[in-house]
Amino acid sequence: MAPDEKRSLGRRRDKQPAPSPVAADSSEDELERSWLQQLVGYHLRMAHLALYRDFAAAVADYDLTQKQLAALELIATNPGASQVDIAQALSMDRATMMSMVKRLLSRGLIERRASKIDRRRHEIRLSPEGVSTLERVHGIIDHHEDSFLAVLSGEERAQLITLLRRLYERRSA
Amino acid sequence: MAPDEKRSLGRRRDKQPAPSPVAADSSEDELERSWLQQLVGYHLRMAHLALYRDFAAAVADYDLTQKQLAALELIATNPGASQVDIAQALSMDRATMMSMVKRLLSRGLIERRASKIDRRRHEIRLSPEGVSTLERVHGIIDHHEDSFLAVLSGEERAQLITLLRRLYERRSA
DNA sequence: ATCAAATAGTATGCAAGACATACGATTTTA
DNA sequence: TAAAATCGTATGTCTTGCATACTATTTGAT
Repeated sequence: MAPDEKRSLGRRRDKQPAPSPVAADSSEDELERSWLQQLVGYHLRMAHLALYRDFAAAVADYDLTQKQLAALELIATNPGASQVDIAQALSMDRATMMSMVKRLLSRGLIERRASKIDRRRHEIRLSPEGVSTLERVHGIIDHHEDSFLAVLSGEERAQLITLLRRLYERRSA
Repeated sequence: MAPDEKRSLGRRRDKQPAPSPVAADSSEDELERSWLQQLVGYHLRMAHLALYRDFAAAVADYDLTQKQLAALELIATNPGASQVDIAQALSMDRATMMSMVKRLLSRGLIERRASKIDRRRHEIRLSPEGVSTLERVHGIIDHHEDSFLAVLSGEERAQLITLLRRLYERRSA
């Protein structure tokens, strides 16, 4: 077999936050992480990472990142929006948006043309290929979400979304 | 300011009769994002990004990332653990861990020495400077978490953590 | 006991995202 | 009309994530 086999996202057993200093042994694969456990940021990062890996595997054939998908989706539902419109909606800065736009353009997923009313702006929209790609990806993502979220009930899922939204929306009003 | 003619906001899509409770608050410069709104992945990413920015600002003086802090914390509570031990606990691969270890070493936050029982391993532990740094950072992070999570009650916070953990723990073999 | 497989650390290289800074073209507004 | 704000753009840096591959060491199966 290949010496370097990765993709082993599943070797974690359930564990109680039992305080047991593991010391310099570490033959067990469970480490003590007491303080971290109470940080929402820690769990948020771990959960996002896990979900993102699942996401990436699901859309591997299309080579899309979460961010790119979000951008494409926003562009699809808001044809003619400018780069900053999309960037703001996704909380990313112009520079980061720029590199993504270039990438998406070079892959032929989006098109761009100068706005007639404001010549500073470039209106972005999906290319025909972008449209069909997005269409196919929708089904894949829906399935990925369903399977990844299977451990939660519909109600819990909705609750999770509500809690997450409260964390990043607001801070404005 | 920006009288900018909002490009068509609520353009209807063919699919999805839209019973979605989504556009409840979309007012002025809001872009339509119907489909995205139902994806946990989307909200997870947005929430994590928002929290991470707050985190980064909070520890700006110490120049630490979430991941680095988690690693340091794990090293602190599990002195003598090897690189892979830490890597596995944080779901990162050896190569990524390697670059982080090098960074942390060059900053003098951790120390390393060969294991006597298994000469392939290098035991990692905090340096005195790492200890004092971590000590000071703890307070800062606690405060950052408290203020960022202020929009949630204690119970909601606990619930959020529970839900997140269920998303990434399990998946055991 | 021996040889093959697994493990730990290491080195490279690449893609992406995030952020900072700066500049030109084009509005907006004061 | 001049100053300020916007938008797109270009650079460059840092961190993470991941693939590959190589060495040294330990383990395990025969």
